[in-house]
Amino acid sequence: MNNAGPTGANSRYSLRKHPKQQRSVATVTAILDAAARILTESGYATASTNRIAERAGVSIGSLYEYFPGKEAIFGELRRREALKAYAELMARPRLENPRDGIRHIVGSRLRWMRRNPTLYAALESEVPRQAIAEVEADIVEDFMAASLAFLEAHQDLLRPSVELRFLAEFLMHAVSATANTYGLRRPERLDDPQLEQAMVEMVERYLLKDG
Amino acid sequence: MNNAGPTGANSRYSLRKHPKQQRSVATVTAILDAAARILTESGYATASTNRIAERAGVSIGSLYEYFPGKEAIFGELRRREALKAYAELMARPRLENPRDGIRHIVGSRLRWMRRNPTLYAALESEVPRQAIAEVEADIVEDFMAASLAFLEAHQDLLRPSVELRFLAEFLMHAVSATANTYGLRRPERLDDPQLEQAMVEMVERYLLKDG
DNA sequence: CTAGTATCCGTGCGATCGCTCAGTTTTCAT
DNA sequence: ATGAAAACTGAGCGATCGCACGGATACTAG
Repeated sequence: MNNAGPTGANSRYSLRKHPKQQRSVATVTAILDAAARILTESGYATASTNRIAERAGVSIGSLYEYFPGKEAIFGELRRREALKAYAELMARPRLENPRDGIRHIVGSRLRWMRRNPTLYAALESEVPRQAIAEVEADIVEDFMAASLAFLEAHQDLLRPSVELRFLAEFLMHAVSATANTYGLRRPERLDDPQLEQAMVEMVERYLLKDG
Repeated sequence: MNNAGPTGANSRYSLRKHPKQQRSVATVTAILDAAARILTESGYATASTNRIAERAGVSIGSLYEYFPGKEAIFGELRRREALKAYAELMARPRLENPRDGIRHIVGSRLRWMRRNPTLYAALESEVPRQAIAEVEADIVEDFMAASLAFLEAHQDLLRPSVELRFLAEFLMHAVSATANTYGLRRPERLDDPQLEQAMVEMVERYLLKDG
């Protein structure tokens, strides 16, 4: 999986310096937590660097010790949340039947969204795109690979269709976008089992041979 | 269809005053055009009121004559774009067969997105939600009604399913979200007929009885 | 213990932001 | 032609923003 890591090229949108001692690790996570809380509670517009630092219980100087700019904070936040989602998706025994696989993929996405709909909605929909574009590209790549691997593993049970790459991308985007939209505009519905069922059925009927 | 109109309750997010002469109508549209262009070219973060006014060839004072605040500009912009999309969706003879109907709904959404993917992506994903929440609620209501009417008209050909209201909402969100996501992350794909075909097939197979 | 490095601090600068207001110009009804 | 209403103007205010910087403090390796 993609991971810039400590040797990754430095960018306007990633960490300027990697914390080495435990207290600085704590500082960085405090900053990210504060950013997430402010973003959740009152939106990107109110999330100034000074306010984030204050809320994190850290001086503004420390913040700029580790982040090259405001946008990098949200880029890093996005990256860490994506890592959790990816881990959850992958924590699964291989070689299951396709129906269980589809249920797992859809369920995993919805579970992730349910954990903090407001935060993810805000990350997707208020943070300037350039701030998280790099991270997003990496994420999409990883999820695409997983999606493609899943389809290849069950190719014989799929309806004849266009290229698998297109299908993998379409599947990923449709599931992801629908989950996002419900998180954004109808967070209550996320807990409705009908929603999960509908998404699973839609994907199943589109992908799989009848019977 | 919902329309606050000249007598609508004034709000932080709608017009403060309605233009009566032709030049002021032109002023308002110039402001909205400028806002759209700046949003498209360089994002919400750079779309300051001063810059919008300057780009519109209008003084900052005139801007605040008609808009109670920055966010109202984008709320109004969203409303006008939605009206066009709604008109396009509705400009259709009634009583078609469900397959043509699905193709029209999906096609209409994609056509809209194709017209200016960057603008619509930015509107959906960078403008603070509160700025367009009211407008969005009205839009969703109108499209929901259209979606529900469509399903009711062809109820006999639908697979047995949950309540139609849930189905209408799900259909609308799935189609809309998928189109948005492609506009946001893969605008090139919007012109690929495979995408339209995939969306149509997915919806058809989910909604309709086999055969 | 000490030298060197990592971390933290917070004042405050320059820029920009959203927006007001007092005044001028244009249009319209009569 | 004239008065009122509508529209337009732009200097500039107070607040806030992102962020640099110079120096204090905590930690670690030797």
